[in-house]
Amino acid sequence: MNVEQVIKTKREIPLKSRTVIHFMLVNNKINERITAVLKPFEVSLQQFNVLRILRGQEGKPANLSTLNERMVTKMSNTTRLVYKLLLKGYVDRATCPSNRRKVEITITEHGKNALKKMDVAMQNAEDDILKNFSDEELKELNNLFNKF
Amino acid sequence: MNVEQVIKTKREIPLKSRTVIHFMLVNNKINERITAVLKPFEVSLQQFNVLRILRGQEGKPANLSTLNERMVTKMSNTTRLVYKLLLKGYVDRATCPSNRRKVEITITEHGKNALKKMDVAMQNAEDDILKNFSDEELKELNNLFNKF
DNA sequence: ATCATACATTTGTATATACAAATATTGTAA
DNA sequence: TTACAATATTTGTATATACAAATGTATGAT
Repeated sequence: MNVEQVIKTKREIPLKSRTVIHFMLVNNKINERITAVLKPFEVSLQQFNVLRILRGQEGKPANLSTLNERMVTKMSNTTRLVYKLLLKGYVDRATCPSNRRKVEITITEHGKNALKKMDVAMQNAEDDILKNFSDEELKELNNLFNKF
Repeated sequence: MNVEQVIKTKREIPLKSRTVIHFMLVNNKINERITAVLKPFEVSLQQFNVLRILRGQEGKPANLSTLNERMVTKMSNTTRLVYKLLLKGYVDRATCPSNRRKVEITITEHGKNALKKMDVAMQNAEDDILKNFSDEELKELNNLFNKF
């Protein structure tokens, strides 16, 4: 992927600007791929993340602020996100008996089953996205990401 | 930035998944920063990109499909995006005389002036985002990005 | 000239996201 | 106990984005 070619400019782009643009182009590519993978399951990437967090709870319910904390991308509207998952039958919701301000969210069996299928699809996508990288290069990339 | 710490998991994440998640975390950070920079100008990143493309045209008008081609992130709705810029007085719009299907978009003086200020702010943000990178590391990062 | 097709943009609709304000509940200090 | 602040969630509103269908215009074949 050549940056100058993709954005169709003849000018030379300063290294830092080029890096940021390059980053965004890669981001688009990854997003497109992942959105496509999740599309058949009718969940967004955010919803997928929430399902993964809930599974990680191993039965223990999570409330909305916990979910929000652990989400890769924070977004102010966990209520509505969880509501979408509720409509699909992927999660259950109940007010916390000890503190009625909180709501307890748990993943349902139906949600777990769907998530298993999503995992397979997602892993294929990850393998494909990163197919040109050696393990060494992946580590190098992770190290560089640490500098951000 | 430690991935496991940010998403608060004790599990070890497979290298490929970790890379994708790490990428997204960096993406959030960059996006937040850039959104904040553009906020005072009341333009989105996309709108900023369109303004830059128009300036690159050096007076020559661009039509919507050209803009769409050159945008870093493609989005199906260039009409409305340009309309927002029109409302702010940053661009002019006219139907192409030789082919009335097309519309010709040009950046206004007001748009150019605003863009100059945005450029300064954006460059500061880029410098800050990449402050921990040496030139060598930036080149390395760009090389790795080529593998996506 | 007429028709079908391709092209360029616009519009409608649904969903996603960001941000602020509103609501409900709890804990605490006077 | 009342009043106040802190916490947790919900709701309202505006904007962004994705996708499909509709509109208007041009082109080429017959």
